Amino acid sequence: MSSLKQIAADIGVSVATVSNALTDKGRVSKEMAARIRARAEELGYRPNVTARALKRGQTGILGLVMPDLTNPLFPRIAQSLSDAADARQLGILIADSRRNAGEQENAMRRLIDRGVDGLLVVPQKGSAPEPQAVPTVVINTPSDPRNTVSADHVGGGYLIGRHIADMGHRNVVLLGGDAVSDVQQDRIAGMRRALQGRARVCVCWGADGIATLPLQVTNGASAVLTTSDLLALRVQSTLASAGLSVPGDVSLTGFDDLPLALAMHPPLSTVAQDVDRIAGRAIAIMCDLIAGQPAPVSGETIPTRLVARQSTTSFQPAANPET
Amino acid sequence: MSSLKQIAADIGVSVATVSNALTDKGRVSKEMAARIRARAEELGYRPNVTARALKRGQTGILGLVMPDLTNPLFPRIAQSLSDAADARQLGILIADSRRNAGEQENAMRRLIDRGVDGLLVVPQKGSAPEPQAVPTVVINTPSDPRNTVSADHVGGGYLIGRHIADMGHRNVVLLGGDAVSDVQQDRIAGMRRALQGRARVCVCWGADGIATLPLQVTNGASAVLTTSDLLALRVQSTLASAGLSVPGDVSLTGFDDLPLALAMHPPLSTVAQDVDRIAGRAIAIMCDLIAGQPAPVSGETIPTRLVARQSTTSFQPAANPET
DNA sequence: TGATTCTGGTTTAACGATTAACCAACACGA
DNA sequence: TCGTGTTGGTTAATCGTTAAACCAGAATCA
Repeated sequence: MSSLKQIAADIGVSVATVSNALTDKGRVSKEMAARIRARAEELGYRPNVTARALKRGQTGILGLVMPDLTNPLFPRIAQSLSDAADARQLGILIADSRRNAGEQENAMRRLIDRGVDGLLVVPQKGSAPEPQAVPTVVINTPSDPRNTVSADHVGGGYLIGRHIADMGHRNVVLLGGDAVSDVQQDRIAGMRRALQGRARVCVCWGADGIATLPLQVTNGASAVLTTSDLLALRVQSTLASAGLSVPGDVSLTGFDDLPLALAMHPPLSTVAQDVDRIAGRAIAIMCDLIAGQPAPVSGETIPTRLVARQSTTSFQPAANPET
Repeated sequence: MSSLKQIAADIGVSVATVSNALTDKGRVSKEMAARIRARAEELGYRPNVTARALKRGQTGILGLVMPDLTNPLFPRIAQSLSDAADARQLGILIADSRRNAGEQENAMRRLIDRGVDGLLVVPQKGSAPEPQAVPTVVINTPSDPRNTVSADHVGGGYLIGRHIADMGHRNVVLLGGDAVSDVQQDRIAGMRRALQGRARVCVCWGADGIATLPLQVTNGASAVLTTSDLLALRVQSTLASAGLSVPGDVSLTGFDDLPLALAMHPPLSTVAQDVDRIAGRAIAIMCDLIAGQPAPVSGETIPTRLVARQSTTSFQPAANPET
């Protein structure tokens, strides 16, 4: 492998001069700099980041801790973070924390042991990651006091709730996957706020909740709002087994705008978060923290966007058995 | 931060002794070793991996290059690799290669510049990653000559093809997403082989292919075999719009066994790959390569598993309009 | 002319861990 | 009593890069 030493020896000059030339530190004549650069080019010299990291005390690597890599949103977050990090010459080391908070702490410790300059954490549902020795950016939800940047899950819930209310629905079921999740609680809270005083609302959770849906629909519920697209697909399946169709018998919404939302029939109305912007801000804040700026006092909230498709329609009173 | 120097100074001994004590190199008396370890514990000493990496010439980090991190299979691969790597004290640095081969080469170079000990590559469709300066393990498909380890996509296609043939289907459509993908070509090839001489087969690709399906079904095709679960969901949607149902009018299969396969109605018959085992082998081979063993002459193939659910049923001649 | 300031370098000392080479003291066998 | 080990350390070099401090010669200034 080529090194500064190598180049220095070839040209007959000191390593310091080579280093200065290649990093534009001044102190080197034009001609000498040119010769050095030429030789470096020839040898295909690439600075050794490990040595540089040792000297600088920074590795240029961020750790990314995800609650569960099978989270369907993970790929998009990872990709956006990876892009944003790349743009600043940072690398991303991944670790997952297999479903429990203890493993999450372990993952964080392992990453720190590896010398990461900072930690990006999407916390385990219902867990509170301990403050760490390195700058940490938490991506969760506004209601989490540790949150640094996140989508406006409450606002997103509000958007889709209003969408449904505006369409005339007066009897609505809200379905969450897991009540322990802050994100899902916030989404539900937003929906609730939008429907407040405009519709009768019933909240239910998980597989048990899904099982009650056919009955609720035949009893007059005209819309089911879920906290995730995959949950919505599951709901549609259950309703279909009971002979109920979307949006004919009931309007249905998801959350996150995964590819499957567009592949469903009918295409699913949902809420999209601006993952790129969240990632961009997360990395920007991280860089500030690494540069020594104080942590922001309150979390940033990135707006969400309603994606209205064909799984939601205006309430048809005719479809109501009471008439 | 605590260092060997720190501990050495505290105890009044040389750094070398501390290093020897903490890494069990002998040359240190029982009592001294105990004192050193105790002090290290007190200080919460963690060896600096960067310094160690510089000295050893190895970083203990592998680079993972994925064609597109939004690939729905990514989380599972990443998680399995991450686990397998963890078990050997290796870290995983991610990079994505945004849809084109040039970016793939860039990503590989960036990772190498970062000093990774090896590269795990899931190649871009239809691209041939250049051999690199570090050990490289390619995860693709058996028909790719560079492949190191992969699922038996041909075998998986065969399994699901046979499943369909055994159920009496004699007029089958095979649908791929992108003809340029080796993986998808292999899956199709496997299906073809299973159906050879047992059914009439028609292969089509992409959105145009999907558009022709309703007509093909009304013309007698009784099963549609796709190369991915998401594609299958899309097919089901298109068929539903045309008033055709699964599995009543036509049997349908996916590939990969994503969570959505189970959420669909009916639950989707599909083929599961043993991602854990693929990842385990990939990491094992990588470690061998890093340890200096010669690259295996031929790729390893990990069996796939048929997951038969309710989207496939025996062919019902009654449903055939010709009768 | 003597003091000052550039210019274009060089030397030297780190960063933290590892490791080869060396060394004092003590024990043991011949 | 003299080699020969063994035990338990120490010193010093090294990995590749950076940066502070130093320095010789030329140019500038009063």
